[in-house]
Amino acid sequence: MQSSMLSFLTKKTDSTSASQTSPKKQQQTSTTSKDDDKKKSSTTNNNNDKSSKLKRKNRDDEQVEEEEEEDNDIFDLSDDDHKVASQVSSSSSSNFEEKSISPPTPTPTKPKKAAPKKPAKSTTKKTKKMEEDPKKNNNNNNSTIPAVGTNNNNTMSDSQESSASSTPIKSTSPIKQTTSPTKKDNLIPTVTVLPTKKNLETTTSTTSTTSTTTTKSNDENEILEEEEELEEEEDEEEVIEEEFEEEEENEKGETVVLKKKIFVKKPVKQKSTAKQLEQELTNLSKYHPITDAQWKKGLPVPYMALAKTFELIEGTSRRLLIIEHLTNLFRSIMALTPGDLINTIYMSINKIGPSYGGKELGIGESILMKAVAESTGRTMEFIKQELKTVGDLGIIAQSSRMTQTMMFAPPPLTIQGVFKIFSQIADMTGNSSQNKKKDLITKLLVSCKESEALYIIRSLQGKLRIGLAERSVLIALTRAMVISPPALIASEPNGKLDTRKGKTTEEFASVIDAAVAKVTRAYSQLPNYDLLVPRLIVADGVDTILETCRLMAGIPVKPMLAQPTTGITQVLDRFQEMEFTCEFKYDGERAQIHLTEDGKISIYTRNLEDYTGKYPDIIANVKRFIGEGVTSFILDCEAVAYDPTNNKILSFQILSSRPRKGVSLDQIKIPVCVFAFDLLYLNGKSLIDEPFYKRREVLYANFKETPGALTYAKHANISDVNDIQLYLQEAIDGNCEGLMVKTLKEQSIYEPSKRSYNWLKIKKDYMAGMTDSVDVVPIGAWYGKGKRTGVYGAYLLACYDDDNEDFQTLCKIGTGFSDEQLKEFTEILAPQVTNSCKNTYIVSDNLKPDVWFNPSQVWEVLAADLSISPIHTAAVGVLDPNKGIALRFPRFIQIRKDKNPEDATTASQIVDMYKNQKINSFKMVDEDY
DNA sequence: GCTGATGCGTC
DNA sequence: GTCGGAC
DNA sequence: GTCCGACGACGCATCAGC
Repeated sequence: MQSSMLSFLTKKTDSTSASQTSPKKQQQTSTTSKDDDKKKSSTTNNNNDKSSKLKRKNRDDEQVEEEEEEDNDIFDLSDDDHKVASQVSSSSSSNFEEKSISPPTPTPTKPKKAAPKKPAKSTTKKTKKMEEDPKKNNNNNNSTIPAVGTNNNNTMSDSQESSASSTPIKSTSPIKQTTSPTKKDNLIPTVTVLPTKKNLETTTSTTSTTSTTTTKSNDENEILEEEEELEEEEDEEEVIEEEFEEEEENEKGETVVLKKKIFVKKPVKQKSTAKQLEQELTNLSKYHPITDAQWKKGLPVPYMALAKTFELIEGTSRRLLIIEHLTNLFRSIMALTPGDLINTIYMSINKIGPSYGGKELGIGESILMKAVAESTGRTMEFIKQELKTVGDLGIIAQSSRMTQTMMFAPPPLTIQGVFKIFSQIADMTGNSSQNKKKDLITKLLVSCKESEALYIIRSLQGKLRIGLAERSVLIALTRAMVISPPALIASEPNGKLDTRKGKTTEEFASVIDAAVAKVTRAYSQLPNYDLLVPRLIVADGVDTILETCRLMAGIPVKPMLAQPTTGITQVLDRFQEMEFTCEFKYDGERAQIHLTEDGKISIYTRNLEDYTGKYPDIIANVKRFIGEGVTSFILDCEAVAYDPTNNKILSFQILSSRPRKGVSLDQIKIPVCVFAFDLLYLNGKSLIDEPFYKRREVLYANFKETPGALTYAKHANISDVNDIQLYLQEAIDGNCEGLMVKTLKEQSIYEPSKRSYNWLKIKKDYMAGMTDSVDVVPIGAWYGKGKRTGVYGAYLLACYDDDNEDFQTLCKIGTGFSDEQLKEFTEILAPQVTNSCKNTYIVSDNLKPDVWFNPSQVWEVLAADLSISPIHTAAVGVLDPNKGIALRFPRFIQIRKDKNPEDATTASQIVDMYKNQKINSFKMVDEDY
């Protein structure tokens, strides 16, 4: 069976198809590479791949419409509505305050998040605008919270500059650029690009750093901004401020004046010494959950309390401080308003329910921009422009809030209220639902004070971006439970509510560590806060959590993941002295298949989404592949597109073209075979505490390999470097991505809570010399967001078609750059900025970079595979009349200073590389995979 | 009803 | 998915 | 080693807009 065999050497290359083999280039990180011979002939092979198609987005202009609408009564919410997601059999649910948990029933609830984007209709009413934006203010709350940090968030602007020189080409391009002469001292060159339909002019002026400016537009408000000064010593922030006005004509011919001021600030998080850190932690430990809280017992937790906590968290990068700030908030909530705890947890991790509930916000950047525009009285145009320099819609929302007084000041937002609105948004569907969502958000924003708008917008975007994610939230929750346990709150409501007193730091640390281990483990088995929290908040909740939150079929488990590895020696290094096994890594979709005692089958993805409806074929196959006596199980496997007649594994791109919802058996065109590699639960018993070799034995004993339905992941228990190298090649020849390496005995428990990445993966593109890289030309770029604000965050890359002498798009790239390179490249490329797409650039209409460049550089880029692309244009028409070729998982390796743009990898070389991917060839694969 | 834009999930 | 940065 | 957040290609699902 295995037919193809390998040619491998350490280096690789096999070129099945002929195109050419050639020297490979690339070397990974080490910069040494550079032989010049890399050059053009870089084709080589890849193995697997996928093909597919797609689409893109683009942004354009729009305007705001103005109108008002109905009002809802949304803002008074007070109920919380979580539903329970699944049934849990367990019993201990407690009640905490009255609401909350309800008993289980089998289906999941909902979760979700948001995303951006979307345009609106607009009526032509263009408003004139003006504006300015303030920076943020940091506030520290006067409040009770001791110590702390700082805050600052903010922004910056971008850079670039004008290159007046270039020749504009297409008139269609909306973007114009202007030069901004002034830059402040040390700054990055900035360019402001303003889109306008017609012409505009801009003037720039600079002002001092701390100033307040007000501008007004013709019909509107004024805003003022406050400044903060920064005092941090370590590195001071650079602040650049720039103001300019521009005029533009709108469709109606009215002139619109835009005045803007931009501050470019490099945010500097508080950097403290170990001693300062300790001091801050000490201060934080003095926090009293009741007297230091910002609200009174029994009242709903104000959203402001959360926003303040987020500010504190965002102000530091110290994980210990981040956790402590959140811990203190949780302690207050437990003492004062325990019913709000779950909502607060969800807000902290930016979800609206468990993943497997399937709830989504359906909100994107465009709806959010419209909502921000409406709530602040600005045009969409302005918001878009601002986004390019500020890099954070939340900051725009906060800094440009309408100051105009309202007849009735809206009541303060509560966490419950905000959560409920998110939930309503997620539930909206159907005709004009987007408009309704936008209106809801607009109303919400109008009620915001201070930083509330910032965090609400970011929540709706699905990215809080404050350095806090689920792992830290779990730790904070555990700490809160241990420091101020519910029992203590009940018995000594007027006490210190702090179990740390009287214990040494070390003693307390060991208590916490043990508790965190339990809670995180419980959560990975029962990843649902609606179920976990009630079990935690009772007396001895933490101690008994592993008994009350058991693994059970029907509820997804956090899956074990794998860490990338740069070579076989690294594997040996990490697993030295331990027995391990190598498994093929199949290129499909992770599938966790559950069968409950009542016969119900469900399938979850790697992120715990419920994909049961996508795989009726797998469900139908279950009875074929389970052994006798199997009544319930949780099987961990990979679902792979499979051609049963030829016993051939199909590409991921083919798999992903299957419909995803409500699929019926008879409409399935692309069969799927399951490649099983682990078993977590069988017939009512958890296996996750068993070592891997045992779990595998049980798997083999209870599940039968069934052609086209279930196959065991191919594996070999080998440990010799050469054997592994051979096996890797075999996996690649078998259309797999590479190998997974797992310990068999020691440290082989299925325990994602401890180490999510306890498995290792080896892919050929991780290993120097095994995959060819490509040399391509940056022809455009997008402004970065978040921590990339102020530099380009992504570039558009093109290969060279030497027949037509033009540049064809191959992919975008946004990873592999160091912070320094990001900065360097935006500076270096500034002089190459041109007004519009050059006519030698073949680019899809759906791909519109914020700026275009003259071809000037060549970058070496690495990728795992090539795919047929619906938007990229490399070699369009060669393999498909309307589609080009793109790179899968592209990342930047280094600049090729020795090459000119015309020396870039050619379109025909790209075609050869695509053809060399085995999975695209027609050769048959043996059936023993 | 159709199409394109865009959200949201997979990798 | 990949990657770099901070811890 | 761990955690977090920048960013990639794709393709179905959904909804606005015609």
